Amino acid sequence: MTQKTSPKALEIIDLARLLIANGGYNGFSYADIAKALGVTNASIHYHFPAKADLVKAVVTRYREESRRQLDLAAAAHDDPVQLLRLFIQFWEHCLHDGPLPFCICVMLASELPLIPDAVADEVQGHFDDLSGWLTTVMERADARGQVCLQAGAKAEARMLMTLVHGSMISARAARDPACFGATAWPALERLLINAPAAP
Amino acid sequence: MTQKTSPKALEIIDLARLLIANGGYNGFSYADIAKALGVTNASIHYHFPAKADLVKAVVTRYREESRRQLDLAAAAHDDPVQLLRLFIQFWEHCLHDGPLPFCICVMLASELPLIPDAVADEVQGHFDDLSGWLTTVMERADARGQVCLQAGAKAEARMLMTLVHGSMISARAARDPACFGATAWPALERLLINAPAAP
DNA sequence: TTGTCATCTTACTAATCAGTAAGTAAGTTT
DNA sequence: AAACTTACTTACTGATTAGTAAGATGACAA
Repeated sequence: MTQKTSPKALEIIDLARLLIANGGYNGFSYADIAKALGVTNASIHYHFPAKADLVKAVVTRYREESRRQLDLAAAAHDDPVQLLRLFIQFWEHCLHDGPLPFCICVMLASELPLIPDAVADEVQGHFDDLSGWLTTVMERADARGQVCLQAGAKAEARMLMTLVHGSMISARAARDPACFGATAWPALERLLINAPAAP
Repeated sequence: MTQKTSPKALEIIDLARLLIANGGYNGFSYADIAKALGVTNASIHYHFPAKADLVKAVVTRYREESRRQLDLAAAAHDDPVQLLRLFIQFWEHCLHDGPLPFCICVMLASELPLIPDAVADEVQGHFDDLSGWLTTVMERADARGQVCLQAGAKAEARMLMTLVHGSMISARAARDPACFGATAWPALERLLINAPAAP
């Protein structure tokens, strides 16, 4: 049986997720969390003995949530192209208003040489999850003749994921969230064969 | 007159560049540099009073070198498609063997919310430099009828830059430099109209 | 009521962080 | 030869880092 995560531990995880999104593994400290949550440094160490434990828990939870949301979306929408649109829309919304202004796995992947192994494995796992999901969506769209997968479903899925991640970086560099859509949307449109305007 | 950078300062800059490429702004310390270079902590502070000064110098030098190399390449090669190939080849080589295993501006851009303003401006400047260079190359290729720029030269240039940056992240996440080429090359090939095999 | 457990606090440690003050040695200029 | 500059060093500071030991609090169960 997996240990049920206590409410306080969840609060810590959620805040740590935000701090990681903003500045990465070495960009936050236990003291930052303690101050924001009104608890002591040692209380966080009670829930997560070492920093690597905390960050691993953050990424594990992030992966679980991602998989759940992707599966829910896939179940709710029949049109695979619509799923791809939702994926980009999701991040477009996040960068503008969302509670998570960046993908923590993109953040941690760039710092990977300095990241504890256990965390690095989770980060790598998320990239596999996501590109796997995109691949099946691409295949479904291809079967319907909605897209032109010049390099094959798998490669095109990885390219779209990669471009979305790169677009987050570009938007940050420009300090303008609108830059995200400026590269992400054309990348999707290029795949579509007879794109009927979205409703 | 701009102050000539001393040899020792250059040594410090070059090492700091590598450390930033591996772990970003908060992923290295003055002590790391001091130990590796056999000097004292205070000696680095003599050349660069604050950490922000050092990192700004690193990025400024990085931009200068980038511009120089891009301009040299553009002068040496008449074929714009060949220039795009060289650009991807350059990073493919870097990720495998090079002395700089990652673009420091991608690294710093992801951490941007925690980066000093003076550094952030330089990072943003590099992205503008690079996408500007790619735009002119795209325009030249378009004028020769070598590429299909569905979204326009500027947007396609930004997309290629973004995809190359994202490919660096993917390669890190997978801990396999070969992942870089797996997404970067098909992205370029898709732009080409009648791609004669490269020599 | 007594014990146990989860959850926290106080009070700390040793290490590391960026940054400074003051001095020194070698070379250059005047 | 005196003054100045460059390039450091030694020796430090105060803040912050992750992490620990020991104890307090309260809930719940036997």
